[in-house]
Amino acid sequence: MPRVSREQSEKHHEEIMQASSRLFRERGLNGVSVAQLMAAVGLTHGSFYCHFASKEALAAAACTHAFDQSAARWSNVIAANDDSHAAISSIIKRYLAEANRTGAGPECAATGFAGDVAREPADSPIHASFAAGLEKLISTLAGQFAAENGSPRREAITLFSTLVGALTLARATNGDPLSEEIFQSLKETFALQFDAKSKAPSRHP
Amino acid sequence: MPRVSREQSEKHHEEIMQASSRLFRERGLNGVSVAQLMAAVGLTHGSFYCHFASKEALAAAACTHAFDQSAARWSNVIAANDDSHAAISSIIKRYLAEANRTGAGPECAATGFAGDVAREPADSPIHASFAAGLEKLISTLAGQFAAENGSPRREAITLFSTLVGALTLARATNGDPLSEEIFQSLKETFALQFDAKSKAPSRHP
DNA sequence: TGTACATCAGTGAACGCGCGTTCACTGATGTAC
DNA sequence: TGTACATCAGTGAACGCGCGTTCACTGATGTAC
Repeated sequence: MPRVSREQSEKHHEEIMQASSRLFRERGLNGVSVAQLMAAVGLTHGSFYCHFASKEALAAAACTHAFDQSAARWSNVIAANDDSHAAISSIIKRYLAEANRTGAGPECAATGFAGDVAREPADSPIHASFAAGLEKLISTLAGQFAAENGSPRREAITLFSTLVGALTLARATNGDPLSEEIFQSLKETFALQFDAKSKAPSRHP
Repeated sequence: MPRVSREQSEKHHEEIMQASSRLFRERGLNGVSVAQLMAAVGLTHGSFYCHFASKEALAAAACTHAFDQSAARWSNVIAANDDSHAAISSIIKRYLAEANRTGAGPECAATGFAGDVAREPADSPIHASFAAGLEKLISTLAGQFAAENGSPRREAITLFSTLVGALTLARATNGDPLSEEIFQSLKETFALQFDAKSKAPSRHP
């Protein structure tokens, strides 16, 4: 069926971005072909170029899309919690969920794209997408740290680095006992950190 | 020149492993072809199969090789330091070095292989190589943490996750100011942690 | 030690395959009157 | 509102290319006598 309605076409455009955002994270930029991508939304490969100039252009758009979704999810979590302490705690808990480790859930935009982005040519548009997306996540997270106990950005970057590293290592060792141990260790470390913090601020209410 | 001496052949075998260990980390498993790999050691692609059964088999061997090198480097650092505190501090400093962030130096085996390993089919031999290599690094690091202040393995896993996450994110944003900020933030965080620790143990000598 | 011969590391052409991208074509959609 | 026609989203064959792997061949190395 050639020539669908403009509305239908825009829906296809959205579906391609949604599917690629997920598939690129799951299998990597080189792990999904244009034909597979289009088949995932029920179209043939030829019409891909009606929607995007190149696979590289789609990759950049998909990366932005993935970070936008992550940031929106965090914002929802933050809005649903009464205070910053609970919000951070909730974000950590969700990040270290079992589905995230085994790959059952939607993968973090940062861990899903980081490896490929670092290896793309320097002039690839995905670099800017990734940096802008990561900046958004970090500043969202930094907004939940109090300035009195040091730099909120520094604390946000440290926390997120730890989460990203743990997820990266746990996914690479999925199937080995070490994978579960990594997540378990991080949960304990964060529990100890929060115990210490929930006592300290009570002296400066 | 067909048929070289056994000694020469073994040297080639070693060179292929050395080159692939470095190139796979730099460009990813799919970013280096067998032909490029063999050209890097001055041979043509055909003789690759005199040395390894398949590219997949080489990838597993190269992964093990990369972790062995990392572990050996850590062991040297540990041996060169008087106490565990200084050894950990030195490992962190070396990990957060500028050359590591920009890709000038030899990349960490864990960050270099993690992304690809997570996406390889479940039956690929590289999974076992990666898990065994990571286990070796973690137990080496855990040996430097004192048992009195909690689980050494938990502390080692937490520390290494943080380093891996920071390097992964910094390399993906290389060229953007955020990349340097990530490394700078982590250095500050570790400096604060070590200040706190070097005071605490003095009460329990 | 010298000779005859088997071995096998390395060569380079060739294989089937899947990739990203192009393009002539189709026919329903959208527009102009 | 109805009609004529331009537009363009989607199709599927085709392109050049590089990939991992195979294989007949070469000739120095290693071995047996």
